Amino acid sequence: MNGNEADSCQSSASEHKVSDTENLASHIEEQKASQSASSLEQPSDDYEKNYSPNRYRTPDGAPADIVIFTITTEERPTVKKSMPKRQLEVLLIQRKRWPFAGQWALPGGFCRETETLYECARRELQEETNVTDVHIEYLNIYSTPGRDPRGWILSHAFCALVQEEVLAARRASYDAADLKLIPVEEALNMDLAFDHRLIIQDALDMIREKMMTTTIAKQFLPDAFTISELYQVLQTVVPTFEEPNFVRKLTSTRTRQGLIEEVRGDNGGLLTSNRYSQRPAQLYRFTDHTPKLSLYN
Amino acid sequence: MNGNEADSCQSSASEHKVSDTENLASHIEEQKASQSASSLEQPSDDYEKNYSPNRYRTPDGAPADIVIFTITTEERPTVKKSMPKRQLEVLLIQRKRWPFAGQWALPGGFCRETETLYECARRELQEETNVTDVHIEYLNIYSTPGRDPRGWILSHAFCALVQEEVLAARRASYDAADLKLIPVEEALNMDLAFDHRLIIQDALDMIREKMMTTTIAKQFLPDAFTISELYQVLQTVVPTFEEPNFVRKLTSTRTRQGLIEEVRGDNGGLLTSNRYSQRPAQLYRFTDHTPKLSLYN
DNA sequence: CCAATAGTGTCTGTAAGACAATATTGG
DNA sequence: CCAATATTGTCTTACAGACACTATTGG
Repeated sequence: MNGNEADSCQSSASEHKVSDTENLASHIEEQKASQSASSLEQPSDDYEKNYSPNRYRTPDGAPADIVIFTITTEERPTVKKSMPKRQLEVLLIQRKRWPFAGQWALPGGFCRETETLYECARRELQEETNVTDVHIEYLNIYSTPGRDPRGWILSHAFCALVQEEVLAARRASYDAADLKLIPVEEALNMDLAFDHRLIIQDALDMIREKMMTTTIAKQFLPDAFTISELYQVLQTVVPTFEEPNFVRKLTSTRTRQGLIEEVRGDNGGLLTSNRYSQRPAQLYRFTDHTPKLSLYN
Repeated sequence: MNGNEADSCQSSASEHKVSDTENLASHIEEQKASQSASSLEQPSDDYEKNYSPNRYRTPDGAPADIVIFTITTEERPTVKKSMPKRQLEVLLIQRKRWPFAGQWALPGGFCRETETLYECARRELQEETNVTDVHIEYLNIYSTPGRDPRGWILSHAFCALVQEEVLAARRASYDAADLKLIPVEEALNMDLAFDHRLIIQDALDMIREKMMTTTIAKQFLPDAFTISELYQVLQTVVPTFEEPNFVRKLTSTRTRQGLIEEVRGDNGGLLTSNRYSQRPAQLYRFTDHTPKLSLYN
């Protein structure tokens, strides 16, 4: 939630809900303390005596807003086992107060002086979804004047990829009324708060790019997956992606020497899965080695 | 220059030098005006009456710092024509005041409420080098608590690639004493102000990555260049890059269908250059089309 | 047996990789 | 002619692309 932490999903992992007032008060005290500790010590020469940052107009806040992507899977009703339907969705939260009360927005919240914006993003993500250790990366800074009616507020957008189960657990344990997963294409057609539509579009562009050029697909897959699952995930994120000989590509030389490897059990035998097919399929995992892409060699 | 605009190269394209005091005063007035215009209008519901961003501790400033890369070329003394020696360098500026007075730092300056951080970066770049329309891109946010002794200051790092001639002109027209180009490797061994060593390292990592996967090499080359020049530029930025059959790669199918194309003169004949060799070499230019890289097809 | 996915065989054209050989030109 | 770079020839290996075919297994 952009620019007003009290708006955001306050209950933390411990399910303790603090009131807005409590939260504001503690926030301020914490910051005041750290200010005297980190900002105003170490006087050292003449210049410093004259220096005062507040002779400038300063920003009114620097929130981190997080585009949380997940891929939902829905079993198709069929006589035989078949591949599920997958959809790329984004987590939105309904604002309760001005500005944009009632509208849907990205989760997020103000950065504190005692943390980096990355830490802030991780903290907010943890408050929303109760998970740590998920893939999270910085997207961009959004600073168009007037983008936030509350003042000069610089939004730092992050992008997180989490597994569906993780979010499902969270939503069940929490009052889900103001939190929901929405298919990306649908979210892009909604009237969202702030410039969050733009942020989601940028985030989508970024993960589409990275989905094809890095191994972030692993964020949407179990540790061991079948090639069909991988293919489906790629197509879910990048609908234009199509590669008829996909299996061959991945099990042939150039890519075989790297990207993925067969998963073996304790006894050394190959592991397979028949979750989505009658005939069991070989399980693979991503290796540590990520091939370097290049235009020039 | 991180966090104190008055430290930075103030003289603009018009060569008019304002004093620190003048600059501070005008800065403040400008910002106050825009604040009442953009931040505090449109009261709309009950929540807003209670809302005050300043109940939070807010950042003391959000500067843009710019890593300006260039490639210098130095002719080698030889009997015959030969390829020049090229070096990747970064533009640094010597700080005049607290903090880190006397130390070298990245050029940069505070963002104003009336501009985006991208606009701020472009403005600062223009003030330092007097050029517009160069390649500039956002790198990262640096927000480690305590990174700036003046307070809670969030640095937004940008990366710019400019041609040597552009910087040479600028340095000649300006008092160059506090401005210099330093070979990157050397800069990384210096004791720089703030966390600027880290920023430069990150910027270097980024352009190395992008040098191989995008066509930003064009930023360091004339519109028409020879394949050797391109190869040299790539190697200057990414020393580990080596491709014995480079010419073939680029003039063969996969890449020929796209990346670069031969340059022709008005009469339709192929254009060549003998600047670096006895035998004239074919000139090429980058096309509009950039091939999409992918791990999966 | 059927549905639904998994995996292989095979053929063809074309690209990649390696290196040697030849070309061009000013001094 | 020589130095220094530019450009092409050639051969081998390997991959890319296409597509049909076989395999597996629960219901």
